Amino acid sequence: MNGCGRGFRGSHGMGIGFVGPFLLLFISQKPSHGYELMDELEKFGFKIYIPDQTTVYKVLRSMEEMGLVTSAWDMEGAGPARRVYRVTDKGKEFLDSSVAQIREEEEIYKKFLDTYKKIEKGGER
Amino acid sequence: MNGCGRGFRGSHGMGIGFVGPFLLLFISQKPSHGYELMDELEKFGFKIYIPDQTTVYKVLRSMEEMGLVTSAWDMEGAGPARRVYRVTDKGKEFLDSSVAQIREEEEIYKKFLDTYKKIEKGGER
DNA sequence: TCTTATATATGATATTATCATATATGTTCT
DNA sequence: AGAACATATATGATAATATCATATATAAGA
Repeated sequence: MNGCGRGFRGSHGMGIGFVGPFLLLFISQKPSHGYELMDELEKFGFKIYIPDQTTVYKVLRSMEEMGLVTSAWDMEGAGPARRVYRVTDKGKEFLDSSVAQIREEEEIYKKFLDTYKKIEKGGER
Repeated sequence: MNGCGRGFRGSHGMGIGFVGPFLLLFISQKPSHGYELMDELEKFGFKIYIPDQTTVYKVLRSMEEMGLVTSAWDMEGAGPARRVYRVTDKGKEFLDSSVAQIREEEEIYKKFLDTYKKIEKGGER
C-alpha cells in the first residue's frame, strides 16, 4: 500500500521497465540527466503515478549497459556534476520497435475508458 | 527476452497487477471465468502483449481475497467445471477508483505517440 | 486411442520497482 | 557562520508482480 502506480506489464526481459521508453523519448529529443528527466516526467503528465527516483537512475544505467544510451559527466554550470545521457543508434532502433507496443496499450486504455463510461451510465449504481 | 509486454507500472501494493482492472471491467459486464476472460482479453485488443494464463488465474484469486469479486463453481454445460467470478460492491468501488489512473496512462501514451511522430519526421533518420 | 480444446492450479523463478539510506555541491535564509 | 533546502547521483535490501514449468482433469472429435 503506497499510493503508487499500477502494475507490471509483463515486460520481462525488456530490461528497461515501464519508464524506459519515455526516458528514451526524452533523451532522443535532447541529451539529459536523471534529475532533469524526473522533472520532465512530471511535465509530461506523470502525476498520480510518478516513478521513484531510484528507478529512473537504475533504468538509465540499464539502458547504458544495453547500449541504448551513452553517458558523460557534465561539470559545467552550478550544482553537483550531472551524468548526461545521449541516445545511440541502437537506442533509436529500440524506441522505434517499442512504438507498436505503446500503441496497443494506448488503444486498450482508450477502450477501457469507453467501456467503463458505458457500464457506468447503464449500470445499477 | 521473451517477447512479452512491457514492464511494471510500480503498482506496488495495488495487489491486482496490470491486468486486474481489465478483468474487473469484464466481470462487471458479465460474470465470467478465467479461461473465458483470457479470450476476452484478446478480443479486447491484447495482441502483442497478452498476460500469461497463470497470471490471470492468480490475479482472480487475489481479487477474491481482497473482496473485489466472489466465485462459485459452475458445473453446468460441457467440459470441466468453471470457477465463475462475480463483482462485489467493493469491486465496483475499486474499479471506479482506478479510472483516474487509467486515464492518466492513456494520456501519457497518447502524448508519447504524438511526440514520437514529431521527432520521427524531423529526425536525422 | 490419440489429439485437441477446455479449465484450473501451484511452487519455483525471473523481473521490476521501491525503500532506506548514503554521499556531495551550491544557494538562500537567518 | 550555521541551518535548511534544492540539486544530483548511487546502492543494498526488500517488496511486488509476472512468468515458467508442470500437474491435474473433463469432454469432443478424428
